[in-house]
Amino acid sequence: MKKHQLAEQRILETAQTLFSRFGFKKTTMDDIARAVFKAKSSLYHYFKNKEQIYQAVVEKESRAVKEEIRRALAAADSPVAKLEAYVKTRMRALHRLANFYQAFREEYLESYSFIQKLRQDYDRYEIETVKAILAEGVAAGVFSVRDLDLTAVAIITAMKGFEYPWAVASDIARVERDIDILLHVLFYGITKR
Amino acid sequence: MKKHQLAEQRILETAQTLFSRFGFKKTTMDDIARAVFKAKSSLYHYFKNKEQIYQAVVEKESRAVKEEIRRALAAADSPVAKLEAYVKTRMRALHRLANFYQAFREEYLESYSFIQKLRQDYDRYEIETVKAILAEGVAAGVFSVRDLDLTAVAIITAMKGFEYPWAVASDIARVERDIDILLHVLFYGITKR
DNA sequence: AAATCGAACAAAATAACAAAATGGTCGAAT
DNA sequence: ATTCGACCATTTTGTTATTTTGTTCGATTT
Repeated sequence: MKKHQLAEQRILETAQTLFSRFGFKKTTMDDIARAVFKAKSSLYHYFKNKEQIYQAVVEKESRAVKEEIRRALAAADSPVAKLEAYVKTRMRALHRLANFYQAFREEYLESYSFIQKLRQDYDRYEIETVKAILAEGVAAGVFSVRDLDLTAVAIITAMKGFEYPWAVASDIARVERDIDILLHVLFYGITKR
Repeated sequence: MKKHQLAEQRILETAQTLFSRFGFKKTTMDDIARAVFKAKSSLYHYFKNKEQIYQAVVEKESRAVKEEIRRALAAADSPVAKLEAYVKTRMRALHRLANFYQAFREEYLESYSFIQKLRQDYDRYEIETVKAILAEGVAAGVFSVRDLDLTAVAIITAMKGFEYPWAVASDIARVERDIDILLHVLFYGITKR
């Protein structure tokens, strides 16, 4: 690996831990610079500005989560298993990134346009992914869905309702059980068959 | 009706519109006083302090919503119809109180303990109500629920995910359709029968 | 008594302003 | 290609004076 990429990587890793601890605003360029034993101005050789460092960190983490989900989906053999894998992998990743996620949410209030865009992109990815799983299930004859788009959005939106309580939850086993219940309702509904 | 109660009522109604427009903090006691053509100090003849006015407003509105829900539930004859009526009535009320709800949420961030308590109380009411409907459905043999408590919490939490987008939505017809999809998934799940 | 008010006051918000911190640029050195 | 220190324009922060706001109280009116 090139020397340049190596330094870049170290900056991103360091920035990631600082951002997750203090959030975007409270992490200063000088903080990052000192943590990687460089001068503040040296950072600008690798990144255009502070926002781009943050963006790179988020995108790196986002790519990692997407890759994690991709592998989980590949390992699942049925649409049911896929949807289950999707929700569980997503929520586990969220829990793993709890600190970063919380910092991300706090800052989100202040409407930085680049953060809005990042979130929007990820939302689109989620909807497309769920829609694809639903479509596959319908094609295979195991799912019966009234409206593909609306149902996908509904599932994501409902999941978002659990996002925060689950991200900060301490009792992981409890969360896993909650997810199981939720998935059961999602798959079979509450009316008796 | 007594003169005292009449004045009290007028204060509450006025405060309600002011709070819903400007939120708790930005509405001053003088604003309220001037709007009811009284001196600021006169308000203290009716209410102990500003927080209690706000609390009274929220509780009044909360009682109204609960009563609305009670009537809707009484008119529904099956557990399925009840759950449907519950969700729809709740969401319509929320939409009607959109301004107040938004103001309530903004201020909620600043941890006033009395607001936390109000929210907690309403949460408890919601869970109990949904639990009762689920229990009735199970007893009647139309619902099949793994865990009553967890499922009730799951339904509420999922509903909360839709709260904000729905409260501020302009296209009401669209919201009603969203709710129908959601209820369909809730009742029947997405797997083919 | 019940209701209203103005005066008064402590606490909180705001304004004003100087000092420090921060993001970013640039040219020189290696 | 990297690193750095000096430097600059903006923000942020700390401080103090000033105003606003919530609340109390005694006097007056109804």
